[in-house]
Amino acid sequence: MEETPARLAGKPSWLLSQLAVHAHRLASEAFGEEGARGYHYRVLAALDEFGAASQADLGRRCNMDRSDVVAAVNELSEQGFVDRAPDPRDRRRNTVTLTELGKTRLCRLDRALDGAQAALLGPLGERDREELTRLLGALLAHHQRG
Amino acid sequence: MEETPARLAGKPSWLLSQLAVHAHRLASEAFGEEGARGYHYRVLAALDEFGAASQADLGRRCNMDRSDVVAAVNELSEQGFVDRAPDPRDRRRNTVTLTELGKTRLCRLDRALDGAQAALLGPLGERDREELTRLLGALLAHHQRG
DNA sequence: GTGCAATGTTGGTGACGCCAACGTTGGCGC
DNA sequence: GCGCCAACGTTGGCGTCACCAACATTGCAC
Repeated sequence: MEETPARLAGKPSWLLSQLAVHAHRLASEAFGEEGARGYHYRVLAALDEFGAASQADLGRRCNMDRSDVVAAVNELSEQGFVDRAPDPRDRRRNTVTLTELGKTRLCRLDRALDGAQAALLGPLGERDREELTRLLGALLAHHQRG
Repeated sequence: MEETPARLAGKPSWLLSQLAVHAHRLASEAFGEEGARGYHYRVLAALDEFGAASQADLGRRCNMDRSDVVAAVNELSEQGFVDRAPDPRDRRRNTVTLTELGKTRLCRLDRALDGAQAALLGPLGERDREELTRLLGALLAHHQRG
């Protein structure tokens, strides 16, 4: 009465999409307690790792459209987690900077996300986790080239 | 200038989500040539494998909300791929049936999707593909229980 | 027969990914 | 210098997928 069609259950794209749904749900629940979304975390993480950047750079690094970066930076700056200032050396650009408040925010989101990762990988042993990460990483790298 | 933050690149949930984006894009392109969506394929596949069913059953089997089943069946029946008729034995239900036209439709979508699968798995060898499918399947099964 | 559960339907929300258009600004060839 | 093209930020919109609340109808158990 509730069995999934074999046409779907056997296809990697189905497994991938459905598992991504669970991953997204777990991450959303973790972020939701903080009132954040995935886009916010991406931007904060990129700023923390690479320092201040233009919105276009953020978009390229985080795999986000320029217009979505605008919205995310709007929300983050309203809450004081980032600063947005025109770049004096290139007046087309904005320089987005991570604030101290933003750093603590990122740490909180990191902890929340760690819990979600653990829940996602569930019963998998250490070797299986590494194997899965390796396979997914190889495939993703392939698709980001071509 | 375009490197992904390590905070993201190392997390299975990131790999999973981003790869699911590629999978969805490949499948959408394949379906798009036929003017179909993922929801359509799911419904057709379930009908083909388990025979006529109520919309609620379709939703449970395909992991779809009841309201989304309504929309999908609307579109599929407008195109003549399924029939929707009230169930005489339970007047709350509709019986959704796959038509002959729907069967050929499903075959076409299947072929299109096969190409997408091949493109998705790209450079992976046979053993890696099996391993990936095994790991994803195990995780998905785990999350569908709890 | 009354209360409860299931069903189909409508309408709406949100996250994510993506695209087109516009005005501003930089950089390059000429 | 001038003209052209590329890049940038911004606005507004769209499509897919997932999900929720409400409602009326119907079946079933008590």
